[in-house]
Amino acid sequence: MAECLRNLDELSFDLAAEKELAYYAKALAHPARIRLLTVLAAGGCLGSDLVEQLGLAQSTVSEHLRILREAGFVHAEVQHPRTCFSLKPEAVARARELLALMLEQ
Amino acid sequence: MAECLRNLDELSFDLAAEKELAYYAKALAHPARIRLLTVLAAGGCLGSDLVEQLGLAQSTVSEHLRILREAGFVHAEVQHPRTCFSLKPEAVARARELLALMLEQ
DNA sequence: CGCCATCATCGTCAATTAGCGGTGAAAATA
DNA sequence: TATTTTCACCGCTAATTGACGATGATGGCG
Repeated sequence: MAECLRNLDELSFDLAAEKELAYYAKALAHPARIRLLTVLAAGGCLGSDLVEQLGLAQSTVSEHLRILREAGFVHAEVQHPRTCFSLKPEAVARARELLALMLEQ
Repeated sequence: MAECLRNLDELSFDLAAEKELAYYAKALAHPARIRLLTVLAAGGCLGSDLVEQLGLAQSTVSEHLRILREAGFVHAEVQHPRTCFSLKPEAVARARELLALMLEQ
């Protein structure tokens, strides 16, 4: 059924894109972080509210937010003493685009 | 700029979808597994060829393939003594769909 | 039957991650 | 200036992951 014998010599890899997609995926690879993003998808949100929605310690939620921020999924706008976190839709779009470009057709 | 004060009481979560997306992401969260999928995206492939392309030990590649198989990204068709691995495009499509449904708009 | 090639699984070790409490910085407000 | 609230960061522990070599199972082939 599947075609298994072919020439692999001419295969070339986009190492940067591979790392980028893996990095996005790593940031998404935890249910609590998905939950965070779904809350943020409905609009910006204070950290204290997120802690309440998640049911985890403040320090844990802060760490998840840091990971999401580093990956580019979340924007943090400081309004002391609060911070307003929001979803960066372009990061989601980029992740979807990479999936399509690299793994479809 | 961002709207941070809103009513969160009416938020409901799809726990199953959150876990599903996180599980897909976890499977993708390693450059070696992305590399495997990109090779497979060009057609089915023998495990021994994948080992060569990856430059990792056979047991390591086998473990990555197991993770991808469990997540539904890869199909394994045994043709003793070989096995032909191939990409399951519907899993990629599903991952993209979940991203769109849960995190866009 | 014995050999060979291929792939999965096991045990092990090092590195990473998830979770928590505690601490500290920052600015609005009293 | 002292207080309060909010959030980031540190240090710690337990659990998970990634990588490897070794071993084992499987069926084709000599």
